[in-house]
Amino acid sequence: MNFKYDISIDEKWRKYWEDNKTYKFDKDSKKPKYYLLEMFSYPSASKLHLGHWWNYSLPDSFGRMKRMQGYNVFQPMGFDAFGLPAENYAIKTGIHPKDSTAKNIETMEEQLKKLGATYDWDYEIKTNEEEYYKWTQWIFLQLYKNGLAYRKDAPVNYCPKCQTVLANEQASGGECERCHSKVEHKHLTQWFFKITEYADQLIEGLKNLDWPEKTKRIQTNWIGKNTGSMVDFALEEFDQKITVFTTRVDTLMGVTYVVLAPENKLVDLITTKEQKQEVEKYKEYVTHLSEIDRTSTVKEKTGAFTGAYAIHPITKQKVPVWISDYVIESYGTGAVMAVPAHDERDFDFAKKFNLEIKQVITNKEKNATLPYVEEGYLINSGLYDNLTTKEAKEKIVEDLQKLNLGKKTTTYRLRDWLISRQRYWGAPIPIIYCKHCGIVPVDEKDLPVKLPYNVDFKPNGKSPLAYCDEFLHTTCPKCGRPAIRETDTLDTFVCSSWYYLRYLDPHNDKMPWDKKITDKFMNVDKYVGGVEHAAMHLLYARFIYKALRDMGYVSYDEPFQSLVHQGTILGSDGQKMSKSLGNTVTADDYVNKYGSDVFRLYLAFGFSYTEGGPWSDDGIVAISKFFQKIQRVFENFANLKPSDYNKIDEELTISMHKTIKAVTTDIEKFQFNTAVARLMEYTTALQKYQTKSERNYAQEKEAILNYAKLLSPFAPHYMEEVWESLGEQNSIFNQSWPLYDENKTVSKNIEIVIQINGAIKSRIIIPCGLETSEMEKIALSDEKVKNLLIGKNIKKIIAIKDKLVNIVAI
RNA sequence: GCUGGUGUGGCGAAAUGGCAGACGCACAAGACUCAAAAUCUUGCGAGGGCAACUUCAUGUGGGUUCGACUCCCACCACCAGCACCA
Repeated sequence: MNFKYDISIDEKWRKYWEDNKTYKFDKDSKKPKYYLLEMFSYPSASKLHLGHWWNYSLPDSFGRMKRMQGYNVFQPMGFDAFGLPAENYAIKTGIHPKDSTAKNIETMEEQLKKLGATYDWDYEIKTNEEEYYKWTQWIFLQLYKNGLAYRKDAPVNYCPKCQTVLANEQASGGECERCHSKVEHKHLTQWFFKITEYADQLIEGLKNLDWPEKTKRIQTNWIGKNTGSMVDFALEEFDQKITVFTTRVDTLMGVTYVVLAPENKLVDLITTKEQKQEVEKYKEYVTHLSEIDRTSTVKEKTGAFTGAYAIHPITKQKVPVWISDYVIESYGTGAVMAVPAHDERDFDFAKKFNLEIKQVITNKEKNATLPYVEEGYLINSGLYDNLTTKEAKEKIVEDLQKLNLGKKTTTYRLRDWLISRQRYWGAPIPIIYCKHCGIVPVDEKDLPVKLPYNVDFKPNGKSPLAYCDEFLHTTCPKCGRPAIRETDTLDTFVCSSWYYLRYLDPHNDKMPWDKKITDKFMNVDKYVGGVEHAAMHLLYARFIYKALRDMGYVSYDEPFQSLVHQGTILGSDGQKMSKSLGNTVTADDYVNKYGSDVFRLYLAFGFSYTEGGPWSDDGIVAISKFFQKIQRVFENFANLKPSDYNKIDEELTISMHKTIKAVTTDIEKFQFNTAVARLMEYTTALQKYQTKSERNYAQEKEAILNYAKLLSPFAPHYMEEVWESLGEQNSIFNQSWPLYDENKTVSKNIEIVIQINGAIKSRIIIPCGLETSEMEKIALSDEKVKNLLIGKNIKKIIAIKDKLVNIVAI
């Protein structure tokens, strides 16, 4: 019999679980399913850090409870194994990404097992393996066939250091997400996924999801839906028009010029001879601006006049056409109508270049100062005078529509997802270019397009695959003539946008997944991961899932029903943990010293899971002591001999039911810290009971067995040992989670407070559940209260059941 | 700038509009001990009082309410997301 916790126990039970396949996932189980998923990680060379333990051990505690509650819990683990770091490491050291990744995965698996989590490793996936990326390529082909993947020449974000193109999401703020180099602009022919086609659905779908509001907002903002109008300005001498997007069509009568983005295709066409030089100079200037410089709001306005004029759709007056970098080519139509009186940017621009400012909106007091950007009433607008801005918006669009010069429209901030990467370590894009047939998708039966091993992976702006002859040269699937392969690889976010489906059927070589299985186990019931993926992975995965749904491969609308973000554990200095700051913490030191269960429990107790906070190991010793306390409680019980004494201890009963209730609901809400607090209280209650001269064996046994079960999600190895020592049937994780009786969570009597004018004056003990009228009577008959009420008039009495009585008196 | 979130003891943190600070850490005193460790007990927001007790306290200032950490308004600080998005 052993009730003591030490590290040797960890090993013993991990082996037991493995040998007995305790956590084997049974696809055919009749139990209700529960898909618990934590974002998989990138296989890094260093040992598991604190963050891994934090991310994975606590959701595992949650999963263990679910399992004991009778759910068929599916909690898989795998690796997001393609990506830049392995390739950069290869460039530095010469070690092939495939080899370093394999080695890292091996180390990480070893370490992850130390967590003592309930993963069934038969369902492990590695995104760099052929059996996985074959299907990543397959997904690309399905999107291509359905018109959701296309190629276009586009200005792209290019990181000079990583030598690759980045998605907008990976280049926000004008910096490379990975190395923080300034992002450059280049024009390249790239592959895109048409995520914009799903923009509306991606907003709509959020409504029914149990996600943090913050995350929904990030996605909504990122998609940036905006309703407004398109308005056409005819060009004087050309058979062309400038279409602008505006949300303030009510200010149309105040337009004094039109501005195009410097990259707008019309610019070259309309620029006059006289202005050619100036416009070219300005365009040149813009291409050399970094993203940061260009998007800085404090920057003074710059621009150039094209010499051309456009025709105002209503007044038919000529307005000058300018170009300026404050207009962005990729948003709206890449052209705006300028209303300097009612837009700050236009106002600044007009001031700088001495352009006309015409006020058309004013406020109620008719004393608006320019630029006036609020709502108001129209003036100087002919027919539309005196309308409110709201009325004018409707009326003007109506009129424009009659003239066929405008209409209501919606735009999005979201851009299509650029998925081409000029790198080696990723899934090759399954496309072949043939001189005769053009772009030809690889035949599905020829998948995977294998990533060759022997390449020179030094980056130089082109994919290393472009220099690999055996890869590059192939034959056209259509005409059989020599052709070449696409040499770019897929963004790793493509790999991670569908892994939750593959987990369910990881070794299927006929199809990416069996729909019968995914229909049964999707959606993910609880998805746990960092908030930093809100505008990237979580958006991409939702898009891919919806696209797959529309092609009939999956059945539901959303992949992740409920989402929890773990907070970040910072370094003890309050900074993000990073090697360069030297504030990283390795879990190993603690695990080796105290054992994994002590460490797990400390993580659970020390921080709020959704908030995290600066790391501190104050208190880990206390948890270690808490384990000794637990040990004594079990030992005390083990030494107790069954006897005839069978009196039920009310206090212990209540304590037990209360604890079951609190621990259950707290774990459900991912409030592990308070769950542990309740278990500490329960420990004290058990200790107290065990000091009694006579103890009811049956009652104590029930209390003790439930105690072990409640502790087991947090201390799985230890409680497994205790369970065995108690002579119970293994495994504790095959037992059912304790249930509580609501009636037994409260005692017969309860202390309530009596307040006079809101200040506590007395405390009395009354029977639980007493009617409020009775409570009032008792309160008024209390001696202290009586004395305090002498000479006062009672105006009102408020009584709250089982809580308080408040007497309002003057 | 816009949009959110957060703000509670020396520290980590708790509180369906109903006893603020649960549960811990640290600290202090006591018991046990030759002593220490461990363990146990007690205290622990601030001020005043020998005490019973009392006043003030959840970023600041208002408000709603019998009653506000909690709801409303304004402001301050920090954090996050977006940012010349028409």
